[in-house]
Amino acid sequence: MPYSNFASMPCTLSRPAALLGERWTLLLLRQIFLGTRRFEDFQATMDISRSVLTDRLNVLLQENVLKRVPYHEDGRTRHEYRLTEKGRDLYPVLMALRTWGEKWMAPEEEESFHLHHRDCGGGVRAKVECTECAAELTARDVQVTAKQ
Amino acid sequence: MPYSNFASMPCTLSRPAALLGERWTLLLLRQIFLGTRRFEDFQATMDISRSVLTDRLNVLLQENVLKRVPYHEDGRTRHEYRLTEKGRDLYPVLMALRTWGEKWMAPEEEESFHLHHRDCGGGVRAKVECTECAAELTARDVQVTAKQ
DNA sequence: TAGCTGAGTTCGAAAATCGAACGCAAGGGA
DNA sequence: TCCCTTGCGTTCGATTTTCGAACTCAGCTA
Repeated sequence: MPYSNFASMPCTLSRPAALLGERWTLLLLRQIFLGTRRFEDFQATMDISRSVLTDRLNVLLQENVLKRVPYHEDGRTRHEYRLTEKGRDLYPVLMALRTWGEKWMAPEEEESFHLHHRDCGGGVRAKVECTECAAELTARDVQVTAKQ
Repeated sequence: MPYSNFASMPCTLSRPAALLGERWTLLLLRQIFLGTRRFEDFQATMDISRSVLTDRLNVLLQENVLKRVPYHEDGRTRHEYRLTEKGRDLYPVLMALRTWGEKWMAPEEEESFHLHHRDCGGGVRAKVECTECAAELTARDVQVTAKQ
């Protein structure tokens, strides 16, 4: 099974993992959540090669994670890349990465940006919880049952 | 800036994203959380090339996400790959991917495994919350502040 | 002694990525 | 009209990664 076959496996974890597990894709999403929307800006801030950038954007468009939205500048119509609802729903994935990074990869308090809740100013943290009792869960609290 | 430089950027999101954003790494972690621990088993279940598997395992060992643990079988000592505490803490990342996959990528109810809370039998869901008021947050509820 | 097994290593072919140049359409200015 | 600029790609040859199959090696077992 080549890598690409995971993208069509009947598993709701392996398909997203294969999609976001391609080189550059997670970093591209980070940039998008930070507000970057235009081809030139992705290219400049990430220094990704233009052909790969084109490819990754197209994959995300095809998956309906991004959409192309027209806008006007200098009287000209151009397009920018924006998150769809499906794309915005990836926020917990990025926040889970960041929560992990804060705990395990921050040598000091260094960060290139701060995040806080608009309403109360609090911090932001990803977690896993039980849909019934709302307890916070770790891997040890969860039972895995194979489907066959 | 080549891809590898993101691994040393002063950003607690880009470093994890660069690490887990390498091809095969997320799928490898999925397999580990599902219980796979041995080289041959990774190779057989994922059909990854042996040289890339060696490389990815070594990167995760170096990052202290995995550790090699000796075990005995047929009177011989071998080693298996197991999660460290740092590795176990990646659970929310995988669960966030799965939560997203369940919502947006499941054509039917199909899943290759079920997860439930050992204590109460409930389902499992990743979410983002405020560290102060405990409200559940979406991207829109969060303010990003650049550090300079 | 020979064979088996788990865990890699090696190596030539194929695929992905890189970087630099090129293409192109829509203005703007002369 | 002609030329220049901008944003957004496309193309292409060189470099890196990945692939897959064969090979190695250590520690048993027969």
